Amino acid sequence: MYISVMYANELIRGTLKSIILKLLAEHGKLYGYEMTRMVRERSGDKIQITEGALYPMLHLLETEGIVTTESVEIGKRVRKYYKLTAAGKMTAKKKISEMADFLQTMQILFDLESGLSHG
Amino acid sequence: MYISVMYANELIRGTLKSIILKLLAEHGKLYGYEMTRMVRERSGDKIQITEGALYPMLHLLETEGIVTTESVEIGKRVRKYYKLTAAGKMTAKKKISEMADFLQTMQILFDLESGLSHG
DNA sequence: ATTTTATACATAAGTTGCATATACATAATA
DNA sequence: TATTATGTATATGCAACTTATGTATAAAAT
Repeated sequence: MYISVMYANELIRGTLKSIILKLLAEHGKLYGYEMTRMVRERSGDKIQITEGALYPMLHLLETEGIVTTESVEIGKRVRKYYKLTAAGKMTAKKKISEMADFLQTMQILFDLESGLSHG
Repeated sequence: MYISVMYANELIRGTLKSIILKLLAEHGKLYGYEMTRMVRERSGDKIQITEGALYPMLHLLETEGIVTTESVEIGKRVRKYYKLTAAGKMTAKKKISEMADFLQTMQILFDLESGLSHG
């Protein structure tokens, strides 16, 4: 599952696109499987992206012109690398700041304000 | 719309149940319309709960035994107050701490850590 | 040697949690 | 007298997932 052990499934719904864009904005170039590893590790095993969610989303991002792909043969296997287009970088920026804003609003609703401000 | 002006709809999906439980845990007794006002105000107009989302969810919570209701006539109109049952209080506690944990994980993924710790 | 696990991508079918629209009704405000 | 606010309720439909399945190579464990 895209959501793992820790959270009720509903909570994660809607965050996938933003997570992918954040990873690509940070690392420049990543392949799908690599993204799942990164999210899993950085979330302390709390979030596990499923392939059923990931690959359709990556294909969508490509058709939307947000990412471009490059296939690389590793031995006899193929890795498909994704990176942001120029337009994709702007989309990523918007999505990331939208997420920051959303998280802050949620923290207010749940009395978890930290005094942290996001520009 | 449950989600308003500010956020892409996907982001809020999944948070409604937790928001309701948090409000009830805080205030003890609330009616539906009142909840929508509170969320709207506390989110700085960024989140607006829709009736189409709210009432079915409240009914569900009632059939699940998480809340009980009390109808009060205000003039000729009826207000339906909701409050947590004993079981509901435990559910609320779990959901609230799940949300805190989720928000923290998201902050890590998006490099927004604040040093805030949630017990 | 052979089974299991990890790596790597992909798609189809079904479910859930909402948005959108609509309905009904009272009370206050312009 | 028209609009806005208050107040609850249901139905239809869609999007973003979950679950399941398929294909294939490579490494590790038994």
